[in-house]
Amino acid sequence: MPELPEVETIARLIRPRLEGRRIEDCEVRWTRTLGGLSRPAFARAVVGARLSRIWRRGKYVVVDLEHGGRASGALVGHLRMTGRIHVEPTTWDPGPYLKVRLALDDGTSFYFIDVRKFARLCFTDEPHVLLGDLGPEPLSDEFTPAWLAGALRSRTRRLKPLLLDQTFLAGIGNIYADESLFRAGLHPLARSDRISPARSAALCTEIRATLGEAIAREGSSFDTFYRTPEGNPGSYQDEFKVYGRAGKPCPRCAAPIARIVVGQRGTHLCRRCQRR
DNA sequence: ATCCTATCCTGGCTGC
DNA sequence: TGCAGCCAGGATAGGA
Repeated sequence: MPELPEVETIARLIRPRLEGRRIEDCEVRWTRTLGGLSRPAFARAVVGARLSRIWRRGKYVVVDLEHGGRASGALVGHLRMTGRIHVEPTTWDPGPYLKVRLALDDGTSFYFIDVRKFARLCFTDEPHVLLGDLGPEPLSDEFTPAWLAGALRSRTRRLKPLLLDQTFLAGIGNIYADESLFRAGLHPLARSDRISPARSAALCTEIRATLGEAIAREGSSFDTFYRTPEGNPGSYQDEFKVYGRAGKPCPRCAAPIARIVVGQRGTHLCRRCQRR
């Protein structure tokens, strides 16, 4: 699923192809993808706009827009589980799952594709409001051992649902939560307020390391869904220590990896290396 | 405050 | 082989 490393990869790869381009036309095949805006209202907002900057916040891809050199809102995309973004010649066939296409002024189009219908591409006047509830960026200077220790202490939640809560920390999903908790030697069901400062510092370090390594590998593609905008799979799935490895040996102690359900999410852990 | 469940979707898997 | 039924997953809303 596209989590922070996948979305970062997508943003990096589409940035050079999109920055400075102008939207000449748009095609909307599934209105709900727009997140509430009607097709005409969406078209009015985006057609004629210049794409000034492409960036990422949590699991969101953000495209800042300008009209006549003046900031005029942004496109904020969320791929949920199966969304994809491509930038290809306008003659390219996106297949049956195209939801929105933005025709650009250089003969290419921005394709927003989703096998399911959960992904969203929203226009907003104020992206910072839409993104305002997100927690800190795990790869920013804000995310320090001291911050994490305090944040964990101020809650009484179990670690895994807390890491998945985007208002707590932005960008972590099921895969990187399981991998980070394993690497830090923490049990997904451990209560956040009972984590020692040393463990919490380890969690901070391992979250940063896991996400950084995954970005270096262009994310994880363990199923047929995630592909980079170039159509290539990432390769971080080859580095998974616990995710999707139920029954296989723990890379640290060789005990079989367990799969449990936490907050309705499949959760992978080593019962020997990750104590409650 | 936190947890639990349902909802949204559909390809792919399991089991008969 | 065909088909029904279940499952995964992120975010969100409503209820306990």
